[in-house]
Amino acid sequence: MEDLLSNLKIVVNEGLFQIEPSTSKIGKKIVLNSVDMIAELGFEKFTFKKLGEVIGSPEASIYRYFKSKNQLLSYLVSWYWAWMEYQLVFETKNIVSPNIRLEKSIALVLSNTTDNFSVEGIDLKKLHQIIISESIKSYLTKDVDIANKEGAFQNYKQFVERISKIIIEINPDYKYPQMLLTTIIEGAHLQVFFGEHLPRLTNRQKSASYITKFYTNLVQQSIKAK
Amino acid sequence: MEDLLSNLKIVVNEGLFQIEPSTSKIGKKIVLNSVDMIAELGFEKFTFKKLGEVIGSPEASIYRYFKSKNQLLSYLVSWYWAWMEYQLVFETKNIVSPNIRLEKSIALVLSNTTDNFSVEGIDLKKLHQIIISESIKSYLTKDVDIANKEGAFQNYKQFVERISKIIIEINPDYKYPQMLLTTIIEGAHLQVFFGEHLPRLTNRQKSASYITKFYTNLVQQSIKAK
DNA sequence: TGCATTATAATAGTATTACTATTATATTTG
DNA sequence: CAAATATAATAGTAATACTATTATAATGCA
Repeated sequence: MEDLLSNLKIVVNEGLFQIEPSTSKIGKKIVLNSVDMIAELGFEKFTFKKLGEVIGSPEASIYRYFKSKNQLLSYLVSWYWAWMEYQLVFETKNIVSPNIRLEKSIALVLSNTTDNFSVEGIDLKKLHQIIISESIKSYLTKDVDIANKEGAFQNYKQFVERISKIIIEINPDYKYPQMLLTTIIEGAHLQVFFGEHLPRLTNRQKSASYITKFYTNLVQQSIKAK
Repeated sequence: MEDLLSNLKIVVNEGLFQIEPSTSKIGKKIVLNSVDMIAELGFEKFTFKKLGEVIGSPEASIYRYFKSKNQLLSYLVSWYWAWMEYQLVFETKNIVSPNIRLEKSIALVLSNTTDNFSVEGIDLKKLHQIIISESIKSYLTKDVDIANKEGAFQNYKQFVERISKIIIEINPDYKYPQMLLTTIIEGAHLQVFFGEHLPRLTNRQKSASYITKFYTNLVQQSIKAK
């Protein structure tokens, strides 16, 4: 697995961990192995005990880094959006036309990595699987307001905000940029899941890019419309 | 609370329970009180033990009716879609124009009950809250394929299929009716949640109908487009 | 009506989970 | 090199999800 960006570090909000995991061997192991394990077991069946067995440390040690399973999930999700924002900035740099910038942004949002790449040792393909099936669980809880105050969703908000600004550049009268973006982001995740497990709830096509095409069209129509 | 439809019974798939809850007093209590409790506590903090305390029966008795917490959630979600389908059929009956039928269907999907009504004693407002915050958790699990084989999502599929057919009547060339519908259904749920808890991820307006307007537009644009 | 059959519910458990208080072991600093 | 501090392991607890077994109630039929 090729490691991208070996000289840069993705930074997430302080409220997303107890001890910054990259500061110790055990911390790094927690993050890397939790990605593999959550992708494989799903969030419900993933436990700190099982993770402890894999990394060779007791559960209690993991709690020093993350106060709960949910905080760890939020950390991974935020890490994903921080990495996405980095790519967004990189991909749209020096491009004058907001239309082309938006096009590239949407392509990034809807892209489905099939190659095996890693950043800081994190398997990007597996992380993307987690985003598709589990990320929504990090905010659909009764503790969402507390987590939100701790900054758990800042990276996601920031990412959405950045693309929203491009939309506003293109059409200053458009009233729903955030709404449109979260609709296509969460929608695209869901359609991938439906395509695999509940095909009657989507319209899977032979070509793998049907989801991208569908949502790209949706954005273009929506923004153009008065 | 006014009870609608006192002479009809919503029927859901057999795979969604161990014993049909309406056949006994305890079964009915389970369903009614679980709606109240899941709405209040959220799915994670809701337990069969707590439910048992409320209905005055031990947990073990509840397992006779539902083999797991997830099966109970799936039951409630399916009940919701069965009820929605009934309304759909009722609302669109004898209307010749597919455009008007679609309009009414979409309005139903996006409607946000504010009044206190019940059907079979189930509080429709609370059930709607559950649909918004919890329903997605019934299929975003690693056991989705097993549950699907047991018919857990049939009512949802059937509901989506029914509106899909109206879309195809209007535009036989449209390739993504299911995709469009699940996008707006799940999208609308999420936007309600965001509006309440993560407003920076949506574009909340003074008027309560902004979500409906947004998604109604989305559907109309999408179907018209070649 | 009475007794056997069957359906239903309660008791009493288990293994696992999420999490914590406390103790032990490294690592760093003066 | 000893004291201070950071880090990790041990040994727990209360609660959770679920099951096997026993008790009770309802029903069928002679």
